Amino acid sequence: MGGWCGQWLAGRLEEPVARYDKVHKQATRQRIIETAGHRFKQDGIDGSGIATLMADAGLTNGAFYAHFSSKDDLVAHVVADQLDTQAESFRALPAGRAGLEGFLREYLSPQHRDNPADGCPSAALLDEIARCPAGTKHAYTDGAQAILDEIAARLAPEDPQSARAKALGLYTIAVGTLQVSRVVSDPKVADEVLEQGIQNARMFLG
Amino acid sequence: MGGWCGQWLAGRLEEPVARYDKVHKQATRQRIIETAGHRFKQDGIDGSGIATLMADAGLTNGAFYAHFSSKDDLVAHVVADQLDTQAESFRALPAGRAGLEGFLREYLSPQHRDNPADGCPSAALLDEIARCPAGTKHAYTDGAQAILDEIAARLAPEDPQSARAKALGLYTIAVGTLQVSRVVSDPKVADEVLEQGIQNARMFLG
DNA sequence: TGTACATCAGTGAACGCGCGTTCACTGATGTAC
DNA sequence: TGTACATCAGTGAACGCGCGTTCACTGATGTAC
Repeated sequence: MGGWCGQWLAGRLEEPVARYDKVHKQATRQRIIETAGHRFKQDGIDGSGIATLMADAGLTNGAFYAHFSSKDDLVAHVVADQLDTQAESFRALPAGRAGLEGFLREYLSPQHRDNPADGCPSAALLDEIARCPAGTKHAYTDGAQAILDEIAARLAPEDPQSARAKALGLYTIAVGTLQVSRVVSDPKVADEVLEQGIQNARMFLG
Repeated sequence: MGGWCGQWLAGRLEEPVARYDKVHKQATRQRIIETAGHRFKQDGIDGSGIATLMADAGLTNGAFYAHFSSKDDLVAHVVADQLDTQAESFRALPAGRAGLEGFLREYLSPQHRDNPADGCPSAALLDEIARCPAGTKHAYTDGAQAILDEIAARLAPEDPQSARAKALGLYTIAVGTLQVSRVVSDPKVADEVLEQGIQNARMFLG
């Protein structure tokens, strides 16, 4: 019973020999997710077609469905990836309030305002995500929780309850301020919006 | 020289006899703008086609270009109208901080969260407006200024400078909080987000 | 080491559909006489 | 008061286009022998 022959057969049946490098397809898939993130944040989800997304990744439209079951499927994975990346960047911040102070200055900077493609997915896509299917909203919810945890840990590790509320205040005012500053036409006023946003957001650091 | 005959002729030439009620076309145009506001807030700007917008107003697609030069033209007018309406609703609020307290409770309510079509245009459309042409962004900027003036007047009429900054804080945190609560899947958590948003926003009333 | 070959990531043309926009037309309107 | 008519708000079919999706095919890959 058993023995090497049976194991060999089972192995052959369940997992045929990989012709391509094992990580090759995974890498392509991840590349699509990341370039789609940039494109979505720049042109919107509705504003980005499959053919454009695939060209961004150096591929043609036909290959798309070998990686994702639908555009909605891609969107959900992009949202998850974008928030994971943002959570990661919070983890890289210095501990305590100093880290959050630095985050604020970078987040509410003219550079971030003028480069949505490389910036915060919430500021660029939140209200479009609100109109997405449940799967995408769920991906956002999970990702946002992780980010709020990171912020809360830097605010008051000894009091998780109130730190969570303050973390939400800090995040929502940062997102709202950046969105408003991106819409304001007059560059001078837009700069003032950012400055006042930093002052206002500091209320949640104290 | 002149006399009634010349005046009569000029009048005839400049302004041919109106065959329809003078306000009829204006009323239709306003109806399109208002129903489009609802539709945009529900399905997004990119997500709302001309034929659907016109059907909402009880018309067919062909009539659209008798009222607007393009979809972008309509969007700019809708944004202006939506913010005018919001400014009007601020004007109807009781004077002083009490009015803003009432606004907050209504704005960050489950009812508002669950009915974007009847709600705040900023929360529903801000990041889509950021990707619109300059004319639309300009319309938003003008409308938002008027709203911030109304909020500031209720905060500290004697100190316009700092009141303006606080008004911006109140508005941005309200918008950001509502957007986040609309994306959170778990209804219980979404309710908590609203409650914490009210607490957080109160910091700008003090 | 060299060759025949099974695999499968990726290609590119095609599908039906809804988009924004155009236009020849219809028919309700109120006016002129 | 009744009728002929100029006006023009609104109709609805059509335009080219890009959308999301499908599919028969291609050709680079690494394996087996």
